[in-house]
Amino acid sequence: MKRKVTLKQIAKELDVSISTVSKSLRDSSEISEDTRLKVQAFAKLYNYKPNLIALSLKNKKTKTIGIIIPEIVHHFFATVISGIEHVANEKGYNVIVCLSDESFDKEVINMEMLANGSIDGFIMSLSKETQQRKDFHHISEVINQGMPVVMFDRVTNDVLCDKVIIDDNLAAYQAVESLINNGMKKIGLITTVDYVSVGKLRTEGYVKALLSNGIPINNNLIIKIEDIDNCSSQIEELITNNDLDSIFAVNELFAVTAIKTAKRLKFNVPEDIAIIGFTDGIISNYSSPSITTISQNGIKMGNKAAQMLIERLESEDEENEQYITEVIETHLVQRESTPILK
Amino acid sequence: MKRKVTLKQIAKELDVSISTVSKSLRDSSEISEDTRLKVQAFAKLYNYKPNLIALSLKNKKTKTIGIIIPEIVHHFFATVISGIEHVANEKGYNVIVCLSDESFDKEVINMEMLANGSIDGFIMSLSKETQQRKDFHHISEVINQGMPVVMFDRVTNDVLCDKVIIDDNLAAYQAVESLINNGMKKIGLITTVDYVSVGKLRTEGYVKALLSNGIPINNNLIIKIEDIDNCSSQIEELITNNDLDSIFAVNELFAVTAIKTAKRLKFNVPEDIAIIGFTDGIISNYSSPSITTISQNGIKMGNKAAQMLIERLESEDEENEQYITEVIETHLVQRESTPILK
DNA sequence: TTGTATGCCGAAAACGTTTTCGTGTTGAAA
DNA sequence: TTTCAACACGAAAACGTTTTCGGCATACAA
Repeated sequence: MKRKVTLKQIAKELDVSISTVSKSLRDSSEISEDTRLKVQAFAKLYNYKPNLIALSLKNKKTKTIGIIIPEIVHHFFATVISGIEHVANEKGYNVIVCLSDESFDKEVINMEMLANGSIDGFIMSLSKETQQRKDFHHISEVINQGMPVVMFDRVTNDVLCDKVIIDDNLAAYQAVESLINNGMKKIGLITTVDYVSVGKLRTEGYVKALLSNGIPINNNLIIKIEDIDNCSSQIEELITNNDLDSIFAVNELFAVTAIKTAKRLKFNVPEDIAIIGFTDGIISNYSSPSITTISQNGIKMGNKAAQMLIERLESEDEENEQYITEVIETHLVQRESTPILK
Repeated sequence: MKRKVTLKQIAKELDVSISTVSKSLRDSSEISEDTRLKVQAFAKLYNYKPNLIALSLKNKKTKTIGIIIPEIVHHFFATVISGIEHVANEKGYNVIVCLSDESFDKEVINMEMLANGSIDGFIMSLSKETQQRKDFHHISEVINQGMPVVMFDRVTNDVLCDKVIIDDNLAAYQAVESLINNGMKKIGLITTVDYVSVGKLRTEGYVKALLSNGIPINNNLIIKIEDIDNCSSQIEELITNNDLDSIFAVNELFAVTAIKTAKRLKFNVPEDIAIIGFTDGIISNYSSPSITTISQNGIKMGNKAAQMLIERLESEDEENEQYITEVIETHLVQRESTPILK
């Protein structure tokens, strides 16, 4: 077994000082060509690579980005990570991933852990529980210590930092309006409980679209789902008890469940009921019928978040308090669960 | 902005030595109760937390696991990460994720990067290109430096290390045999090119099942797909030109594409053609008809891999050369794309 | 011969810990 | 009064780097 070789060992072997070795390897002009080449040859032979932990300690930079997300077995979050990783990799950064499992406590513990030197900055999306409790002290604290944070998707106005989001409200508005423009009048909404920020925004978009088109809000057409695992019965009631011509679902899972339920109840999709989802993941693409949906480009969000973080990390003027909220554009992906929308 | 406080600063503030502060915080009996409490109170007030990078350097342990996988926007790999992360977290480890993008070079670069001190050990699954080139020097090198590696799913016999796999051959055998037992005779196979280790093994299982049931191999019924993005035409030919009663597909994407193609060609699934997939991901569950498939428990694989790695990291006798290959059990998940299998 | 510039290299500090060992003070026993 | 143990604390090394500064030759000019 060949343990990793250090500057000290090379120095000892060649009977020079550690400084000389270090300088030689960094092509310093202070060192004669003779010794420089000798050291470099030796280092190459023994495959010397500087210890990154030692460098991190010295430079007070780890070249590592911390990611904290609610879960990873989730197409959208996985695409965001992918987007972050690619930009990070390109710029010489690594990413360390922690999962909050939608738990406030885990989010706090993970942040505190990573904040103690392991990373240079955070990219994160809030856990449900954190959004519910509205307790963001752990994030403010980290920012206060001078560590930049970029939040994406599930963000909060209570923390000042860079953010990457989509315009959930607008996207929902446009989706619902396109249903209206195609003659739909009784549009059901399947959404989340209100404390989920994006769910709330999408709900608001739905409401706005109806009102600005002169359609009154009918609360019977709106269901808010807390537990995704047994939402089936609620959706069944929604479809059965109302003479819907279409449904807007605030995520993929709600949309596909709606389709399955509608089919089970002998409704044809899209002929009897048109369905629009949110988030363009695997399910939307492979469901039958495939789902017309609002695409939320996770890769782009990840790219942008990583760019913003790295830019802040490497900017000269540390204390730039100008925080930016970047809005990633969305668009409607036409598939089979709706008629062709004009 | 409150920068993180260090032992040195506390020492200076309280006019004691760094050693005293360190010992006080670690409840050393060397320190009088007076100073101990004083230091602890001060540290708590200023929210002192030891710098993990400094600890890593000192202890030569980072408490971090490196994960290298081909891609992350992939249900199976995401579940494995999830499985790893949970065990790691429980035992006080973090995970740092690198993507090879199926590229040999990226795999090598990422491994070399992480091997320079950033992590204590690897958990990895080989990139396609690496499997194709059969070049594993980067992995052997890392192992040779005393850094443990656990490989999962896409593994190789050319490297000696711990492994976590499923019995791809057996699982495929059982799936195909259950088709045969239910009266199927003309069973198509949609598989990958041979250098993908798991694809090859599953192909072998298919062949074995046919032969041991007295059915000759018909190469017209077997297609090997290189590029997943335009496999549609190959699959269409397979279905059109042969009077298949069933298809075994070695992954979800092939299975769902087969279903879509069959439906487009006006075959009923499962009445005209039964289809079995491999890997129990999102698609299998939400496709219509949902897909009967072999479940490959990614969470369990991740759990096991993390356990094995951490055990090796924390075992006393460093040089235990007894490598283990753990086989995770699979089972057939009955859904709608086949008749009910006996 | 003296002074000075230049080329080459090493010592040491610094990053933030932990830990070993040494040292000074106190109190009590001899 | 002397001796010694116990107690409380500090100095310093170590982990592996990079970088500043200082020093010692040698060579060259005055």
